[in-house]
Amino acid sequence: MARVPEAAVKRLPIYLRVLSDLAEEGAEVISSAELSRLTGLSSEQIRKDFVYFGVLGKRGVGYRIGHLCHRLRQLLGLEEEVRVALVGAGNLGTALARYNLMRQKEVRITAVFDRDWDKVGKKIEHLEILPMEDLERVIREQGIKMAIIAVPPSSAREVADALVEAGVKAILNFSPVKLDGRGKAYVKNIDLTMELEALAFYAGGREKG
Amino acid sequence: MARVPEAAVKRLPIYLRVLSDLAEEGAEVISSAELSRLTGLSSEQIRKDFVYFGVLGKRGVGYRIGHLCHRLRQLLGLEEEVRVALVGAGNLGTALARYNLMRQKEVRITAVFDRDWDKVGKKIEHLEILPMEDLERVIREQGIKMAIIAVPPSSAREVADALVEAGVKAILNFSPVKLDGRGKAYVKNIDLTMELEALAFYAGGREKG
DNA sequence: ATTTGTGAATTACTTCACAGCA
DNA sequence: TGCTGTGAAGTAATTCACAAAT
Repeated sequence: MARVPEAAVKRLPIYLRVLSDLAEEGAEVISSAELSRLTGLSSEQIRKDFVYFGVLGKRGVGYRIGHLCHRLRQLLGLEEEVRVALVGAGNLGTALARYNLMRQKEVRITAVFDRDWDKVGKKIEHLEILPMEDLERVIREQGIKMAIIAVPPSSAREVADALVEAGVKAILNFSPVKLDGRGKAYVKNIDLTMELEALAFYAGGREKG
Repeated sequence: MARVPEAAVKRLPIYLRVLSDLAEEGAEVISSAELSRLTGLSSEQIRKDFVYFGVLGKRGVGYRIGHLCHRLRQLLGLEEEVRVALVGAGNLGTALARYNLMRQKEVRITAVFDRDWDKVGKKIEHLEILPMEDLERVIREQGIKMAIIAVPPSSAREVADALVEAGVKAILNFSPVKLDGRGKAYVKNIDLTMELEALAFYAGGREKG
């Protein structure tokens, strides 16, 4: 099992979703052609990805769904609950927390922090908002390896550094600054303002899809 | 000015943000090397992108910031206000609306729709939530070409079709279903649940960045 | 001297085409 | 025969390296 290309990692959750549904319906095997129909990805790509993931099928038959699900969960570390810290309990942070707590079981926000003492002590669903002073301690205690940043741009950099310092290995950053993990963590930046602007390019009538 | 590659379009808003700041500070020209420092992109890539955008610099000098900003705004259609429809006023939709209304002036949500009659008539900031029955009429009246979908997965497909039918050309879809524009609109899917899961792969200690 | 604009090389990803196994 | 696994070909995006312009 060689290195998994970034593009294939992005597809991992797509496979997992479709395959989990199939498993629940009781299906046992599936061909790359059928998965292609269900995911919209090409069957060759699916076969290549599965080789990256270290999963082999049976020629003439297909892939074992249970085995696939297990392997994908393993790769994503979902076999044990993945705990996530959220920093920033403004509109966006609160919505992300509610959204996550409702839907997701495996990757779950278990700690929320905010700098604003008016918010500290209040709750989002059942989770109490904690002060920044508790960040490092709580992250270490819970063994948290993932975090979401939803703070204003001015404090994003220092928050990211504090998270990395506390041992976080992967960060989803929604604040409109391009952050990096200083070589110690993987950072994915999602700038909603920019996404909207980029979309405007296509609304202008230049392209279709 | 040939076709602009998708990868370059994604960088357009990055350039615009940095350059707008520079323009406000009164700067007049900038080299690709300096922009590289400010954006984290390579200077060659910046020069290539600017050629795609149809912007030429002066050798030995650099690029005219005012000219660049104007051209980028033009490409993104930001010279006139870009109006956006939001469908779905749940947690996520409401947060997106608040977030957008606070920050963004050029690309702006000007209409919010929800299926739930309990929400219809209520307000997000100053915007009244409208019933789905008004969708097509309002979109046509306002000449809206962009939309955000933040509804449950079960109704996402029909909402997308209704939007395209009403003349929307670009959609940002936050519901966890892969939508396409049926050849008539550009659709960008952002599945936050999947983003979080994919991130878990990197939290597992396999990679850095 | 400085910085652009670009053809060539490189890298990353996808699709094609088919050999090989159940 | 059916479907996998893979080398080869193709496509897209990035980086290199340098000639041309001011």
